Formats: sequence, C-alpha cells, structure tokens
Amino acid sequence: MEYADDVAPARFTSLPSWLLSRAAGVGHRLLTERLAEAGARGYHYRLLATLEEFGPASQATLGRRSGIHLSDLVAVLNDLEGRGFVERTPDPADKRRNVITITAAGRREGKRLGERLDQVQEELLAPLTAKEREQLTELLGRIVAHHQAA
Amino acid sequence: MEYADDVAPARFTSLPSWLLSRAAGVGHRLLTERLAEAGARGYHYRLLATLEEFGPASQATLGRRSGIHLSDLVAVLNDLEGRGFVERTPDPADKRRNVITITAAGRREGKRLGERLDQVQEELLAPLTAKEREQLTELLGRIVAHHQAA
DNA sequence: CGAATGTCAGGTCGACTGACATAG
DNA sequence: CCTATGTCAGTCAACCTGACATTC
Repeated sequence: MEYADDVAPARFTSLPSWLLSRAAGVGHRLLTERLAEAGARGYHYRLLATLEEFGPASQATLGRRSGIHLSDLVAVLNDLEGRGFVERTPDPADKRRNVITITAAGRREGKRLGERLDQVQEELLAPLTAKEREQLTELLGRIVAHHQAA
Repeated sequence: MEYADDVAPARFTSLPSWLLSRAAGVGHRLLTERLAEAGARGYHYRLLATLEEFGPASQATLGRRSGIHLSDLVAVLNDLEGRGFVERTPDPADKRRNVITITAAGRREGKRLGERLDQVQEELLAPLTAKEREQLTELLGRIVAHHQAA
C-alpha cells in the first residue's frame, strides 16, 4: 500500500492522448526555452518561417498558413515590425489588405531561430533511432492530416 | 508562384516537434470538448483518476502524482469538494496537511469522465491500426520516460 | 447586399512564479 | 534554522470568441 510520491497513474501512462500531451509538453518547454534565450516566442518563428517559405502575403492569408489566429497575429506582427523583421505595406490592389514582407534581417533571424529549433528536435528525440524518428513522424503526420481534413 | 491559402510550410509539416504539438492540440481540443459536455476540465479528471488509483493523499503528494501545480490544485479541489466528489480532512498526524479522499460520487464521476476519455482516444487515433497505435504509444512512452528521468 | 479584412477587447486552459503563514 | 505544506495573487503562451469599421 506504499506508493512513490512522484509516479503518474497507470491509467495515464498507457493512454496515447496523455503520452501525446506529455511529449508535446516536453517539446514545447524545450522550444520555449531555446527561443526565449534568443528573445523570441513560437509565434515569431512560425511567422518568419511562413513568410520565408511562401513569400509576402496579406495578414489573413498569413494567419491561415501559419495557423495563428488573426487576433493574435496583429500583436505579433507589430512586434516583428518594430524589430525590423517584417514590413507592413498597404496593398494598392485591395485597400483592406496589408502586404507583409520579410526583410533581410528577418531572414537572418528566421535562420537563427531555425537552428535552435533543430537543436530542440535532437534533444527531444534523443532516445529514438533514425528509423524510429521516421516512424513517429509518419504516424503523427497521418493523425494530423486526418483531423485537419475534417 | 501560386500557393494555396491554407497550407502549412513544409518546414513545419516534416518537423517532429511541430507534428507532436499539432497532434497534441487535436487531442487536447477533443478532450476539452468532451469533458466540457460533462461539465469538467482536464484537471478534474486527472485528480479523480489519481485518487482512485493511489488512494487518499495530501495535496502535495497529489500534486506530484498528477503533475498539477500546488497553486492550481487548491482551486480544483475546492471545486471537486463543492460538488461532493472529494473530501478534505485535516491530517491528525501532521497538522500542516489535508488528506484528500475520493467519495463514492467522485468514483462515479471519474468513471463517467473516463468513458469520455476513451472515446477521445478512438477519435484521435482513428486513422491508425491497432498495431500502429501500439507503436506510437511505445515511441511516445520512451520520449516521455527519457525526459522525466532527467 | 453579403463577404472578407484588419483591429481590439476579452476569455479559456494548462503551466508556472512568488509571497506568505503555519507546522514539522 | 531550514524545510514542507497549503493558500492566494498574478503571469504567460497558445488558442479562441465576439465585436467593429472599412473595403470588396
């Protein structure tokens, strides 16, 4: 009848959704720490990477691509703009829109943050072999794809 | 040079930590919805399940087992106590402590919520076969174990 | 007209920090 | 004295809702 103090219930430790959230929690913590060291947050990197990959876009499109809500986007863009990583210019073709463009400094910042992200992958997946990492990526990819289709 | 509006950058879709956080996000959303239908939150179930598996415990121990911060625990326990799912009695052996005990109603509630949790697993892992689910569970388990050891 | 865009105020959940009084 | 416990106040990131004026 004696239990250790710091053991999680078996009901959890075998539950995929629990393991998923714990593993994601670890990843999130590592990510947040590494980015914080560089003075950035997850949203910052997501936007810079999205801009780099797809090029300039309106805020609405940017939100859809990056999965960041329009409401949150405004503040993050204000931030990135203030640091000179993106430019916000009115779209002459559609006066409702702003066109967001990444700057050279923004590209450098994106690269810098990307390197930290790679370190996080390494750290997070340390106990897995290359083959197992592929397996995991594939399985997770199927789950994500399935639920974003619906 | 034409990109769809709602496609995530390839930089993300191949990144384990990204997939992990997306998949966990889906799981979290499903879980929150199902529990909300039953008037509960994640913390409620976690505490009830922990109590059911390990029996009565002080709040500090309960926090360590369930992974819930002591600061958050207080409010959640107030809630569960108010609904008659747990009892808080002072520990005669150590006057600092409260002993938290699950009630019969609490057990029923835990069971009720557990069933909803099982539905979430089904929904979340729908695109995977039984064998693949085992694989995923095993891989995630190793990641979690590795990082909680350190 | 309806639909899309950018903005702002607010709220949620889960995780965390710091302070404090009390008891071991 | 130092540590552990329970409580409270407050922060934070990510996600989401609703409202609004402007433009299409």
